[in-house]
Amino acid sequence: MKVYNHKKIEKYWQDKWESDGLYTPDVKNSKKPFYNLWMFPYPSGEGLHAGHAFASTGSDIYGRFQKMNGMDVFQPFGYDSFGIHAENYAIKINENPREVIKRTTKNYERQMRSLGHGYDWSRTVTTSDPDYYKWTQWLFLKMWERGLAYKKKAAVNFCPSCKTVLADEQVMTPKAAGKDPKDKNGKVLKNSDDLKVCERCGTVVEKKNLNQWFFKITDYADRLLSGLEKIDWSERVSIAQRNWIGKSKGMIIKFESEMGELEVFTTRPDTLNAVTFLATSKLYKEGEIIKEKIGKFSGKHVTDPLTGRKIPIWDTNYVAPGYGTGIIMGVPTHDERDMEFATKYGIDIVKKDPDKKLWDTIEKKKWGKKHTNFHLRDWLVSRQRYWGAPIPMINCPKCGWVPVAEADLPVKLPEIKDYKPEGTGKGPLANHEEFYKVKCPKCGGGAERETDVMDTFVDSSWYFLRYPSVGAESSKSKAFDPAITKNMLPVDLYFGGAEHSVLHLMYARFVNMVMYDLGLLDHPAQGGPASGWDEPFPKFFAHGLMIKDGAKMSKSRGNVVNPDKYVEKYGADTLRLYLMFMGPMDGYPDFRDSGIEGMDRFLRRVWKIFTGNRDIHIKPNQVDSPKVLSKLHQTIQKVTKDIQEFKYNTAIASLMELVNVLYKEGKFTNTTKEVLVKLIAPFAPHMAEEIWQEVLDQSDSIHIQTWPKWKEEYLKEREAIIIVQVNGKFRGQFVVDAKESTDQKKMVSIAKRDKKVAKWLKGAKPKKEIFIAGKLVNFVV
RNA sequence: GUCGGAGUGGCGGAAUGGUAGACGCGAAGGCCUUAAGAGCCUUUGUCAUUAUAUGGCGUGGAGGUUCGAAUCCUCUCUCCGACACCA
Repeated sequence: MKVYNHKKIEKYWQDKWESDGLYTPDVKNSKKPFYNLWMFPYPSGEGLHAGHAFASTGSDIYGRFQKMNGMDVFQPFGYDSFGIHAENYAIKINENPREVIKRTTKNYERQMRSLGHGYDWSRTVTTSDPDYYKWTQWLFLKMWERGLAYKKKAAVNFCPSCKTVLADEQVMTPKAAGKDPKDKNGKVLKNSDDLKVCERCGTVVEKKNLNQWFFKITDYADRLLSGLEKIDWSERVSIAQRNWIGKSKGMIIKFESEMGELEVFTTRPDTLNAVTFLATSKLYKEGEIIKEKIGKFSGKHVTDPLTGRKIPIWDTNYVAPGYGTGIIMGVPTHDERDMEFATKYGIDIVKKDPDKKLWDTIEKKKWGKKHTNFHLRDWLVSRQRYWGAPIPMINCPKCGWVPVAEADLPVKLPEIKDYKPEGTGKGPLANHEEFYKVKCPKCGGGAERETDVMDTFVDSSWYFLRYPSVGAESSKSKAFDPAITKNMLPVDLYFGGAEHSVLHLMYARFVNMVMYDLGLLDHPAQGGPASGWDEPFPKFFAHGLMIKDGAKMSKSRGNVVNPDKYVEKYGADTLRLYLMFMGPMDGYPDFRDSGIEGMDRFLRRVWKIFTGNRDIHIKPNQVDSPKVLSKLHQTIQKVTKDIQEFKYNTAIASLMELVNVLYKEGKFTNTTKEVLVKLIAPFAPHMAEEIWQEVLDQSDSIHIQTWPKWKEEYLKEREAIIIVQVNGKFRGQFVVDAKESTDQKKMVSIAKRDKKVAKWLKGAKPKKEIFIAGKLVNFVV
């Protein structure tokens, strides 16, 4: 028997696949393109961990399955290498981010290659390359052109440790961030859901009034919401997006007061008849957690439009200034919070049933008008940091903000030594005159560049558009080639973590919609089919998260599992199989060393089927025993369906069952062996290839063979097991020829003859007989 | 607080109205071997008993629907996730 040497064999096939261009499809002319995308990672210093391998393998299996189903699978890989995460790491080890990225991406590539994924290594993307960020800057210019980019002073989240502003979406509870909360001096605080911390470092954020660049994502709120209906996404992710957009239909009602008109947003105009006070956000303190509602009578009143009564205005701490109009109508009888407040301060409580007609009345009498409010805020994209794409805008004292000409892109990020953030409200580039002192492109006078850089999420908001065009001639003059894009996009399957539910996935959809509106995608205005798409990810699967010892893997916890050691010891195939077998793809499997041995054992058993061994007695005169034949077809069906539903764990289990049957029966054909190796190919690509080409002596790669099809006629076993129940309790079973098993009369009479069953029937005539063809007889007595 | 998801052997997990625990890990026994390892073959939810068998119990808990419920319904407990005084 040949010994399977995974170290040599895996490397051999990885190199061969690449030199044969097996995973490099013709993106321009492909007739059956399948864009299989896994969210690109940011290259961290620790390298790839088992959680990455878990997710990427899940994506790879699906891609390989599609390939065997005749699709031209395009599966790219790249690096989200710009931004705060990469930069923070570089600062920590006191190196320039540029140098760190060179090293970490190289390490990622080595690790990724070792897992044997079907990536197209000729088309990778690194967001910190000028080649790439030139187009990120171009994207900014497009936003500006469309009036979707603007700068304004706003109260924004500021991380005192990262010394930069953050988007709303990057601020979360310590638990959600997976970090221990810290104050601005780095002192660890008691963990509490009441704290709002920086996603990256866990430091409690502050609010600062700063002049910042925003993208007007709110213009797209309704489309981002309605678009969710037409895409096939994991339910929990759609729900998270829906909540984040937070559409509320209501009215803005005007109240007359001594100080003029006050506007109030409410979703319940039908409760206007029970309003007893107005509450403002005057005492609200940003960032402070409200433990108790506090209020102070303002001394002022408004007039209730309905009754003409004077009702008091209270300044309170429980109304958020950023939502609606920042003033609410207090309706104690229909809102628990208002009730609590009214009770505490002895404010009137009026009991009146809600009146639907009020919607009309208010509008007719012009007391107010219908208004839809969103939770979604504009996307804050500027960062006072070094490691990002410079914002391509120039501020001229005469002309105001002027965009950099497209021909002058990229605005290169200069190599500087003092790249650490200072927290002055300006980025490190603001210390470099040679960078920011420029001439105004419009009037030629002295002007200054913007010195902030863009948020990482801008980089990652369009990378999927770039991938297929990488290497194309046109990629030098365009962000993405129109013909290639038309052929390859939208993404057929997007595979990624649920933690990106509201961040990346919302931004990417938004940017894609803007590109669509610009006519840059497959848009009717371009002469393309009317099937223009503005959703980039019609199908998205949210995979779970691998944990270790009950917690998310993180360097600070010291529970990061490096896949290298398992690839070294067992090989990539065994590791892949193990990662997939641990549980369902959308679950939270806990990595353990025990268990991987079982996968190693399984693969060795598979190997022995093909290379012969005294452990398996393959009988001569090869035919498939009936048992083998039905099991084989059941397995084809099960594996096919399970892969389609990302239930890889049960797919692998059924492959094991098949192998167990083959060992037991020892009677099967070469055709059966070929089917087995094809079914295993997506999970264990190296061994499958070795068996296919070296043992079975086939000339083409197994990964471009046709996926096996099951035949209905073989699915059924020749014999059927009929279960006999008395009053729904299992009392016996018998085996009959499958053909007879649907004959109710016959089955009932056999069942009655069963000794054990007869005992339970006690000779009495059953009240009722229930018969499920081919499965079960149940007597009710 | 609101919205989601989940609770099944020693462990990871199967089963979405029809034999609960597939498959794997772990454990026990046997074969092989000078030996060890590997491999192969059994057994493995739990309790009772007259023990290769028979029966009871058993999917967080309590009810219900049904001939039949892990699965459907009602209430309840616990854990996890998202959002959060969103008006």
